[in-house]
Amino acid sequence: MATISKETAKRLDPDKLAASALEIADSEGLEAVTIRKLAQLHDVTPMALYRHFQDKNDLLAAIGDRMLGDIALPAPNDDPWDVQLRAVLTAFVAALRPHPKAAGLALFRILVSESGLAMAERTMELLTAGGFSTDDAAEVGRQSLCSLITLVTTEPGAGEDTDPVAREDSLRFKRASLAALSPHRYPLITSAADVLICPTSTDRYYELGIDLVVAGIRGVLVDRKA
Amino acid sequence: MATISKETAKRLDPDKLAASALEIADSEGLEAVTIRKLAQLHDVTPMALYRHFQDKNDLLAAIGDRMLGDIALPAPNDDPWDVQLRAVLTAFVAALRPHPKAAGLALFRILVSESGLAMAERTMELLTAGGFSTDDAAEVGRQSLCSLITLVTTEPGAGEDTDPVAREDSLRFKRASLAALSPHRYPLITSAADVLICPTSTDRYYELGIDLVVAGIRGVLVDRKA
DNA sequence: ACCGTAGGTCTACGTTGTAAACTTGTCAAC
DNA sequence: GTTGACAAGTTTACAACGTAGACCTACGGT
Repeated sequence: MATISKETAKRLDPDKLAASALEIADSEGLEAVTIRKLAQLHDVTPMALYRHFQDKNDLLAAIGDRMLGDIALPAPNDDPWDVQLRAVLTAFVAALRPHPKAAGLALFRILVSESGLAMAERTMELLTAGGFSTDDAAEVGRQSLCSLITLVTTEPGAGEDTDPVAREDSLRFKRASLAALSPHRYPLITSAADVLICPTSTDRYYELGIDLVVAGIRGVLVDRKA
Repeated sequence: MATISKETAKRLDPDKLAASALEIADSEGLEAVTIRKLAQLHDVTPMALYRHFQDKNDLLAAIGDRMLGDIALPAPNDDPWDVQLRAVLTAFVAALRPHPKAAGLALFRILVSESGLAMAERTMELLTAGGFSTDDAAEVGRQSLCSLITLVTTEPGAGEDTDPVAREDSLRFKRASLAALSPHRYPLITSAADVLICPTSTDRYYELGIDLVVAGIRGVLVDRKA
């Protein structure tokens, strides 16, 4: 304990910085993640952050890496390839779900971050096990992961409204906007307005999203074989 | 010709403004679309734009609307529902493809813009024709369209590098980054590096993307029925 | 005892979106 | 005609942003 004085102990830690930046993004939206705000949160001058991050993109990348680090990759087992793949993709979504406003940052980091790479490799393993060529597995895997990220970032309610008042206002506005449509010209949209604005259940939403991706993969595979 | 003087003829037109804003986005990236730059392009003071757009978001929305307006919705015919659906989704993608850097703006405008609504309604028609309930059609359609937008925005080479020099640099960097990976730990990723960085053909890329979405829809449908 | 260096500060610049008040060209009504 | 309202564009200004560059300062190795 003698090796580090009080002042020294206060030094910033890039991990902590990325963590609280992620918290800001979660609660106030991505555009609220500002060098100045993050610095203030750590009682430090804005420029201090540049000792730990090259620039703001570097900070955002760290946020992405952090989320990807939360992926709890399921252990390989004897289930069929598509069942295992579903488990991997579910783990991926589970890691991003808590951060719908920041999840987009994960996209650029999958092929850089350690656990992103692990998941990508695993995904390709399973796809090739299913019968895809290496190249096809790469393209299919790429698109599937992109779709799942989008699934999270467009989760209903991922709009950047933080306090419930503006949140409710925005919902009311959307509702009114759809309600103002002619039910004659847009019968299906108007009758499904409720679902379009806010789906029945978030869990169902994600389940359907993953179902669509997995079913797409299987479907494309049988088409390729034919 | 007497009704409008030279000066009056020079007045700004919101459509033209949105069009040239879209051009900026296409060539220099979305973040290059700046009130000031757009104003300068039209020989006008920045604040002049605020007579035609409430704020910058309004301008971005107009860009989104403009792209959605380019959707050439195929006429209904006697083909099976899934074939027609594929045609609609292809038309959607075709409208966005010329604008990979701006396509993300279309997301928020589908349920607002005229032709966005037309396409959404049409999509739901076909989905219900296939057998989905109205609510399921809404959720499935929503996700499918989101995935296709992402397909465009993440099109390889959609990164905001405009001139071929930085473009090539970025590619080289990615290539080097993947090449530096251990082929032992990531055998599949490293062997598919070329495809992951830049797919074989853009047309194939989009075809696969649409295939995945349509196959997913069909697959989910039969699962629902079972 | 020294000094290099890592970590933090201070100051400053250019860019962004936009609020507020002002000017000006056009047309309708008297 | 004159007037007066109104729409379009200008001017000025501000707060917030990312970040460059020079400075300080205390610790650790030699």
